[in-house]
Amino acid sequence: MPDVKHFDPDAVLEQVERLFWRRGAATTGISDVVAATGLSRSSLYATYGGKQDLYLKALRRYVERRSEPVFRALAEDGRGLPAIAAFFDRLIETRCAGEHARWGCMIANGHAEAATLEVRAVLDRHHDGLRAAMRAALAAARLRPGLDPDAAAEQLTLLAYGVNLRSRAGAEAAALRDGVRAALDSLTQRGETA
Amino acid sequence: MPDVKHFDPDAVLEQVERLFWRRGAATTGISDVVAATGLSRSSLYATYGGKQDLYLKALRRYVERRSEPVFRALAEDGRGLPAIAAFFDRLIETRCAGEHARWGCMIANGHAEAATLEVRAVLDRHHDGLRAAMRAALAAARLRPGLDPDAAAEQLTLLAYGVNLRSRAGAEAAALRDGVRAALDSLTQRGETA
DNA sequence: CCCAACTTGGAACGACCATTCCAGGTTAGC
DNA sequence: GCTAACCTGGAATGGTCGTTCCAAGTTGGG
Repeated sequence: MPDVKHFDPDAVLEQVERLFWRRGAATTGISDVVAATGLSRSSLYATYGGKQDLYLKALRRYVERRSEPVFRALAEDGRGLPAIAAFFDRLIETRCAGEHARWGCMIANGHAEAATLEVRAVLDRHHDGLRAAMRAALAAARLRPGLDPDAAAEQLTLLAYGVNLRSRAGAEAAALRDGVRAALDSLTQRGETA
Repeated sequence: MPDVKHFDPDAVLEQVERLFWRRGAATTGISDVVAATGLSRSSLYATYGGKQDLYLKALRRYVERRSEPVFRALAEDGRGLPAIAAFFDRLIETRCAGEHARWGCMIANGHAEAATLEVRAVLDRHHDGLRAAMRAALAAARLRPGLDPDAAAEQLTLLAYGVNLRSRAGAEAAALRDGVRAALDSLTQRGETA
């Protein structure tokens, strides 16, 4: 190997991911990426390809490193409804406070931009992953009779997208928690005891 | 009045609205607007101001002409839950088929783009309007005991954003209907009879 | 220690961006 | 029918976009 890269490709990709996550693909220029990473255009293009490739790689990294571990934890948590409640609690906290506050979800944001087929494939993979995790968590829950767990999994997944979107516009955490609580309470039939 | 406009400002604004709706603000150029409307740059800038003003006017038109009439119909429909079900049915049909299929909701899409304060004000106005309409419709419904109608209104509003987002990525209408049905069934306690 | 393979910074490129400007045309009031 | 006020098409502007290119630097194998 005559020369070796002077940077860590995945660490750089994480910075790029954060940039696209916060500001979106269309409004983020290569100049911004250069400024944020400190890399030169040559290294950027040689390592990741053009802007579209870069965005796609960042999007895939987001799903693999950020979303899917959470999905796994949700699916493997055997507590049932409390696991789903914890998922939403943590989601709302992440979206409204801390380092990534008001960034929303990179996948939810990606839905709004004109998407190539490759991007849409990542979006679908994310959706399927979350729905499957919800479905698994619901399997461990005591639900009210007559409730279709597949439909409920879809419902909760759509709800998560709504939470992600609204958090970006500055929605209050309390309001988001109210909406989630109403959904979760309704999955059981012991609503009146609350 | 020495000379008069050679076009209908609102009709043109509707075309602009459709353009921003479908493709987003960042990826739509003034050249696209010129091409779609047939107007010249001079008339465009003289009538509406720059691109940001144009987008804002189009966004406001969307809320006033498309969203809020539907909100009013929902709020004034006295049927209760069937009114909400009809709202979602029509929403899903509009988002998945017909002229605007796969365009999503211009407001939901707007959440994902970096937003100025003025844009965010429109987003909030839309959210408050839909939540209030949901709340009014819920007031006419027979809900299961113990359910907080304000929280349920927030829940259904967030759900609508999820439907809008996913429709843009090509989600099947049947899946969206399943998710909505699960939510609506859970608001009553007669789930087991379905 | 030398060269081939690779990397890097940074200049350069054409295309497109939002916006401005102006000359020429149109119209209401007098 | 003249003029002042307004409108319109389209060229022009300066800036920024994504991308390419190249000279200079670095490093492992022989």
